[in-house]
Amino acid sequence: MIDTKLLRENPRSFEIAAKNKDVVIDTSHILEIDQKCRDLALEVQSLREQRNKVSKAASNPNPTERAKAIEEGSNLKVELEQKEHSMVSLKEELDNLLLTIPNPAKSDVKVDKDESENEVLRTVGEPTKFSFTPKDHVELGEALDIIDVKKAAEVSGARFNYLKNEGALLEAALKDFAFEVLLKEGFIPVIPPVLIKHEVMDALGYTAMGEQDNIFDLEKDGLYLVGTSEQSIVPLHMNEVLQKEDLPRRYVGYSTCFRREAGSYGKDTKGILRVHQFNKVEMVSFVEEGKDDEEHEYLLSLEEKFFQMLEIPYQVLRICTGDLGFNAARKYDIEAWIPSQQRYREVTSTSTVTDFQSRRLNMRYQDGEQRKFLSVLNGTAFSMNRPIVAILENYQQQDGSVVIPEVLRPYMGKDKIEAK
RNA sequence: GGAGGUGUCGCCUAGCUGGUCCAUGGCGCAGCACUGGAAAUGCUGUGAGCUCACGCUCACGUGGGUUCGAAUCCCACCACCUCCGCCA
Repeated sequence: MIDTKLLRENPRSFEIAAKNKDVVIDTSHILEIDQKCRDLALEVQSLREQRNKVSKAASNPNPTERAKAIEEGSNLKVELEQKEHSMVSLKEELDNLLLTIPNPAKSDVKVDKDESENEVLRTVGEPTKFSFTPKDHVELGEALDIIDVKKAAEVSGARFNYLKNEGALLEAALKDFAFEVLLKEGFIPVIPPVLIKHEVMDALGYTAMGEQDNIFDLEKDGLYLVGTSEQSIVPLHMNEVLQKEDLPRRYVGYSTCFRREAGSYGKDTKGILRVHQFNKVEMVSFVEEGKDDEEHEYLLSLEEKFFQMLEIPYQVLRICTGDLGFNAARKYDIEAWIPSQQRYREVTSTSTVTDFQSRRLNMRYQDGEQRKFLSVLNGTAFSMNRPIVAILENYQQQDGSVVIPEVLRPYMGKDKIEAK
């Protein structure tokens, strides 16, 4: 949620920022409701003041005075209840309107319509060259008996997969590798819940802008399945006040994520690139106001480090406003080279949401006498399947075997995956 | 699932026979004083909103209710603790 003070000061800037994200908002209507709400609050306040005075007078031992005060109080009570009711419903209306306003993008983010306009900031490494025709990960995975999509379809339906043998080990190795690196950086390891309350998801802002279609909803229990790990890691500090000395506070989480993938019927139907369920190693940072830009570069540098250590060619994108999403003020993606598709595909994503989520989740920190909202950032270390796809395809050999990246060998206990 | 208990301003805590609570005290934090500087000590401040200010309102897990008046009584819900049952 945005700061209403800022909205009052400069409504136009929020309208433009929303338009850049392809969202239409009517700030004059919102501010009108806001004004009505404030006026009504003042009325209620003065009625309460009278009520308090009268009820104090009612403790007067004199029976006549007492009866008079009680009489007066009864009348006030009726009026007050009425005004309070309309105030509550108006406040609710205002809150719902405020929740439709997206987090404005930062000034360095390109204003443009959709993902085709994202900026490539840099390309690292050269697309892998082969002296033979490279296979895709599905063919490799089946031949090596490490990926089984067909059986998963029988058991669970489309867009599920089994990882078996070295496939399963590869995921575990990536997780262990990321944890080892990030623990050295001072991150706090956490295994979060994967079901969260509706109200928490709403407060996080992931149900705005039609994104709820992508979320598995356990209606019976009032719970959502998380679509990404930070949805349950960020609220780790909801309704808390941290101390400034505790910042930055960084977490590395590992959890399963679930996505309905509604509306992506035609996309990536083959293989394990886009599935309903996957595991993810995620980084989440809580930092001081104004330090989020610096932290954003740090998280991106860690993501790049992982792919450099794996020696997989990649490019870094800065996402333009039209592709940014409701919460993010800036987002960088890393795309790894996928030989079978002859193009780069998204493997990580890091965003700063500034204080947009802190405001609703009530996450603050004490800075001397002041209490400020935390800035929150998230970034993918490894969102499983995708780095596995990248490894299999980039490290494949002519005979159909796959060499394991050097940094992962200690975790795998072998240096090559071969057909049995 | 059954029985009982608890939930107070960053942390701990008093209050819980309804009106002197416009919520106590300690710790922590901030400012000031003392000091050559620091420690220690003392004083002041330290939940949120409105206000230039005086001040006013709201806040005692959440939401309702009773009442002229609720932290205090009633109901529902949530969370935590203890015990029983069931189960990885």
